[in-house]
Amino acid sequence: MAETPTKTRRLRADAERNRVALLDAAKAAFGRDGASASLEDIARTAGVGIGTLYRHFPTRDALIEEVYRQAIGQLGAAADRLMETQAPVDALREWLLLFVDYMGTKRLMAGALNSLSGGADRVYAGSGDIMRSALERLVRHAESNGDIRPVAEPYDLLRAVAGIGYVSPEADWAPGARAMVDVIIGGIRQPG
Amino acid sequence: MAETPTKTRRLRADAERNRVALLDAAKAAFGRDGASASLEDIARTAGVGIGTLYRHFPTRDALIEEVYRQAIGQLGAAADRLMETQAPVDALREWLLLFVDYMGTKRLMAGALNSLSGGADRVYAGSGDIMRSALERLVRHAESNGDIRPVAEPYDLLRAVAGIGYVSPEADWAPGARAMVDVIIGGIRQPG
DNA sequence: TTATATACGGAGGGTCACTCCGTTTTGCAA
DNA sequence: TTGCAAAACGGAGTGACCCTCCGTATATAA
Repeated sequence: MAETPTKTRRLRADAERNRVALLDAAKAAFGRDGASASLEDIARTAGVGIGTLYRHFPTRDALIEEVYRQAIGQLGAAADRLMETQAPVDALREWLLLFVDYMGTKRLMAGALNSLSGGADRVYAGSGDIMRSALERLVRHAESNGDIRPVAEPYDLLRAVAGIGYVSPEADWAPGARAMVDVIIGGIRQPG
Repeated sequence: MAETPTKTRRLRADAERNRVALLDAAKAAFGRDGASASLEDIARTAGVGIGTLYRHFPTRDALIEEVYRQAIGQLGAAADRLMETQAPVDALREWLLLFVDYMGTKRLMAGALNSLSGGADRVYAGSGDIMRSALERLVRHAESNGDIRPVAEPYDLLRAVAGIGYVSPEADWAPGARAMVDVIIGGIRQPG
């Protein structure tokens, strides 16, 4: 029996740097140009050769998938960070604004995600849970602090914000969604 | 005041032929390869030069849009044709099967449609009405003929079929959707 | 310091999008 | 029928892009 290396060997330092640079560049490029952004451009922006991009992410889908996964992860992590550094209600507000940005990413990448071989659900799976639980924590924290009135179903807040993005045909939906965040916060904030 | 030619000048015979050939080829190509099908390949299949394709459809989006619009129109027209040539309940069944095909088209083109400049809603607008009314006619026709039990909300039939397509992650969803058509027909058929 | 596994970069070959313009076809008027 | 201008055609050409391959460079462990 061969040993199964459960822990993937650590990347060499330069490889790790390049990987991060590629993901940063890819996130920006996909956000700007949608899922068909030029990979050569992404490599150029990241300051690496095209060969390096392909070694890290053998297919366009692999790169898209990882960008998406990272966005979800960051959204989850941001919830904890915000709760430590901000007043509870501000943390909730900031996080909802981050969620608007995330929607922009997802919206632009939706086409590509849906055509991933093996189906998009593999990628989407779990993302809902991460967001649900992040939001739950933020809301409960603000509730127990007396900053906001009790919220029966926190996920509805997300739906209200997301609705703007999904319903609006126009490209310039984000300002409306951001405004909605403040409407919501105003609506649940505890007076006094 | 210049005269506004409300009626667009009729296409020359050869232009009309080529236009039809291009749309046929495009429908097949998008169905096979998704929205990123090669335009040069479409032109080749249609037996025309690439220049001709671009004259008729200046952008990829314009071509996609027209293919989609035509699919909707054909679905509406098919309802009338089927009602004249088939027993009412068979007409309904056939039409639902056509709808499954249509879903395949839309599914593959969704990515492209969503990134159309100006928003996809401009294209989607009205398509719902066409399908709703086609289905309504088919159902009422079969009802008044005593072939099926009364159906409170015909659109639910479409939802049931469409659900299979939208929920399934796997590529091979169509057989399931087709099977669902017969389940539904069996469910509403009037015994005797 | 040295050896070597690991990673890098970009030239190269092929596809594709889109433009431009000389050639061909069509349909109308004489 | 014939002549002719408008309409339409087609494909070579340019540039961007995708992806592979392999010689070169570098990080790390001994």
